[in-house]
Amino acid sequence: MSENNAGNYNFNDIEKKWQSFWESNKTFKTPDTTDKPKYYILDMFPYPSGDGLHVGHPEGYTASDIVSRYKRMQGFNVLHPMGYDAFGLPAEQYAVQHGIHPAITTEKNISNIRKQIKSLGFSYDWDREINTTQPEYYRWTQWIFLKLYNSFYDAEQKKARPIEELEIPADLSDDDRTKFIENHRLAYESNTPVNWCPALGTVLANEEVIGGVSERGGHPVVRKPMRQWMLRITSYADRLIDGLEDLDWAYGIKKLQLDWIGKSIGAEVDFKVYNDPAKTVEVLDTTIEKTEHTIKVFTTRPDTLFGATYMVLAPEHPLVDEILDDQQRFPVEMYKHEASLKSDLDRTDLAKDKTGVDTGAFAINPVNGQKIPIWISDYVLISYGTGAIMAVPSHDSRDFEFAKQFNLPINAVVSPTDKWLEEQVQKKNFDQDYLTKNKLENITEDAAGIRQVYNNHPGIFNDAFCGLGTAINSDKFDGMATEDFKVAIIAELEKDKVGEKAVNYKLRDWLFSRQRYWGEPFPIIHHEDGKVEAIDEKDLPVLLPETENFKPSTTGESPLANVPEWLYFEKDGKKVRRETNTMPQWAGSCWYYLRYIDALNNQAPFDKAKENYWMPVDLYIGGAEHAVLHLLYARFWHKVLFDLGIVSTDEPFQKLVNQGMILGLSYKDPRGVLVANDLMEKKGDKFFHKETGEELVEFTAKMSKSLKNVVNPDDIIRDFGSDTMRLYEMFMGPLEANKPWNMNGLEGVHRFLQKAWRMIVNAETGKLNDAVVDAEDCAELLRLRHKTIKKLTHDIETFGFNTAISQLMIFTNEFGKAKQRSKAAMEDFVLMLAPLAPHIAEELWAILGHDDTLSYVPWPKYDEALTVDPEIEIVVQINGKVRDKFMMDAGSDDKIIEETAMATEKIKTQLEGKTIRKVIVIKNRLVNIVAN
RNA sequence: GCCAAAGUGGCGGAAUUGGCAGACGCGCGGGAUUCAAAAUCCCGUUUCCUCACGGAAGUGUGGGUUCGAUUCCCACCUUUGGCACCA
Repeated sequence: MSENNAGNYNFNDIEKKWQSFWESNKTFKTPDTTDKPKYYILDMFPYPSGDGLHVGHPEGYTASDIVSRYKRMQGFNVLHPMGYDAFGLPAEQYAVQHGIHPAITTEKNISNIRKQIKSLGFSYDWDREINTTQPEYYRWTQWIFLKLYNSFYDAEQKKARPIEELEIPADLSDDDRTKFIENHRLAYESNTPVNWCPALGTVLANEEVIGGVSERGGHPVVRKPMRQWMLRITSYADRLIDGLEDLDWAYGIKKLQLDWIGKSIGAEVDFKVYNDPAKTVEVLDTTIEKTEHTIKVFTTRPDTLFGATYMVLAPEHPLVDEILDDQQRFPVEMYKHEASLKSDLDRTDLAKDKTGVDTGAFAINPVNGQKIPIWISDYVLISYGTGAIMAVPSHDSRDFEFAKQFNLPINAVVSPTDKWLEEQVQKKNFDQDYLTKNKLENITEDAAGIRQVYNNHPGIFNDAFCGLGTAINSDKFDGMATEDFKVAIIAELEKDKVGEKAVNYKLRDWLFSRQRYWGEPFPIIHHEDGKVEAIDEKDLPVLLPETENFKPSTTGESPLANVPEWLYFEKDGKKVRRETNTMPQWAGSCWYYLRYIDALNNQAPFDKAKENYWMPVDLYIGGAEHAVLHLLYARFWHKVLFDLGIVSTDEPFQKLVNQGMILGLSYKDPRGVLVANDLMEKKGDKFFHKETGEELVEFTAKMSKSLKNVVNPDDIIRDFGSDTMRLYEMFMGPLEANKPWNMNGLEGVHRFLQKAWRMIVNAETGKLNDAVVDAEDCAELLRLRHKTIKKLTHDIETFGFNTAISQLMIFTNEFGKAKQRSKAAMEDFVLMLAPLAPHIAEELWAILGHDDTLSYVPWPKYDEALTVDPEIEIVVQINGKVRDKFMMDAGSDDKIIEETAMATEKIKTQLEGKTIRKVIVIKNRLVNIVAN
């Protein structure tokens, strides 16, 4: 700033001044009792990483802050808190490498990130700040775990109930009784195979494994059976689906959750295994029983049962060893061994060609008595459904591929739609090998003919028909539509007791334990006789022990197993051992929004009356990357707490808005290899590799350390101020859209703030600008003022911050030009600017002569009548093309508009020699003359 | 492969229910101010044809509905994000 302009916009001083004003006056402290209506605005709290915030974080925080400040001015009691999701792997890995306790690293990172957040001037109530790693907080995370542990899901009432209310069959032994109870708890121990990540030294939830490698770090993951804690989220699958309906969330996010839960409705069908040493009979009476085994399959297409020509079991299926034919024992064992060595990655991505082995055993198709072979293949997953399928190669693409690979029979039972058949013919999608093999080379290609051939040879194409159609080759069901057939066959199966309606979910129970130090310890102890016991609520928290060794223990347990004085203690005269697993990072974030309501309570997680007042969260803003994990887990916990009467709402987050990602500019070479930004050299408007000299292509990519395209907000705040930073992030585009970060528009919003400053302040004196007077504005300016209030009100309500800012720019451009401007208009302007750029607004408010903060001054009101233009430009079109324009009083009669339009010289000339066919008049907009 | 979102000037983006495409900002060009510069202010800026007046084309591509389509319908292409043998 130059010295002779003492009154210039000095953002540094202004921002410091007002941040300390807000802090020392506790301007944003939120009372829990007031007669104002409440509004709860929540941000997804950050993980305090060592790198601090990047420019993506403040985007969501700015948006929520704008709404918070706006709602306060609208007279709401606004709860707007902030905290830190501070347990997690990075601090622990840092501890392993540098020997510094995670608590120390975490505290250091938090104070850095807190400073960054405060420097943006967000209106949080800092007295409610929380940190998931503090015992005062995780005490209650453990408390909620005990609630889960001590509850079961009542399938009839469709809700969780205390475990004491579980009805236990009377005739059980003590052991079976315990087992029965364990099998119903919402938190339970399990020994099933889990995703073990050797590099991280811990297990991971399914959701944390992407394509066979860990989501964090990309390390290989293997399947390994281990004792783990699970949460019975699958019990809530239907509730989690149903609850979505009334939520004000983007459709895409709801869809992601629906897909993740993956509900499918179909039938379970029993296939009897047929052991026939003679191997002679091809078709059997269905009543024949030459078997002790039954294979249960799940299918969504019971209508295709007549087309089941073989079965497939997952290699891990327990019946494989029981049923297999001795002659096939060797290849089957080989295959099982190979499959067990394959990682998930190999089993999915790389397995383009299907593999499998015949067990030599047969099953009987329950609907037609046909004897069908049983194979094993890793395209059938042990973890979904029953781990076994009936294969209908004609109408399932996976079975189709497998059948072609191994020459298994393919029988059509659904006659395809005309459209599909035509498409196949048109694409010439014929399988030539199949045609040759079946002597069908001279196949006719007309539609009716092809259907005939298809119905007997569904293998003629390269694809299976998987859609809905009409039943064929299905005995008495022939001619039925797929949907009706499904209903009819399920009834039939149920009548014959060989199957029933069934529902399956992709969602699995939530693997809830990790072998780490830096997480919440489980409030669980193990007795020497193997009995498990929960620690009493009143003895919480179970504190993390002090240690200097953060490496995983040699037993595969967490580092907690290395602290014997913590691990063992005596209870009722018996030596007991603590649970060494810790909870995953998601635990703390599953209920933090409830703790904000009563952050300092040391008697309960929160006060019930306060919870009742504040919940649900009215607006939740955060990144779409948490669409499934965090949001699904938190909803699950919330529903359990609701069932137990601990919270008052069934769903926690009423409205959800996902801000888009801010992407970094990145570069790749001609081979598509990514090049870090510090190796890029710009010459003119082209980009080159500094070392190889190759030309590079610019594109946008997620910000990441390795690409060196991370932008830190601190630099921008230093050079332009946080008001500019806030405004710029909002001006870049719609909140929900992904957008690349580039500094192009930064200058523009900064200039806008300077203009706004000069509109009100005399830049030489720093006092009120002489042009600001106590007088009425002219009609045009008055109209602009009311239009601006109207637009700002609408745009903030609908998160259109970019257009809100552009309207304020228009306001500044116009009022800045005027020789005189009313003080009242300036005050309205400042109040409207306040949510977006609060520091400069507070300063301008003071210069306009007010003593106190504007944070609670009522939002300006507009008069609808004053937003309407008295004269409106009418467009005249001929055949839809604009030919002329003229001014007209607003609300003029259609007749007069039409006459005026026809009378103008231009239109008269244009219409010469043409016949008018039709004239369309749209009030206040246009006249369209159709003529030729 | 499947699902979701999105394709508009040199760039970010704007356009109530179908009704003047390109608001606002960046950049660029010209001018004013200045000893000069920065800053500021004013004018212009979709493309093509034309000295100009004016005209033509134009919202990913191709069709369709309509007096009129960035907006609605069908097919396709591209980008981003998610899922990925879930029977």
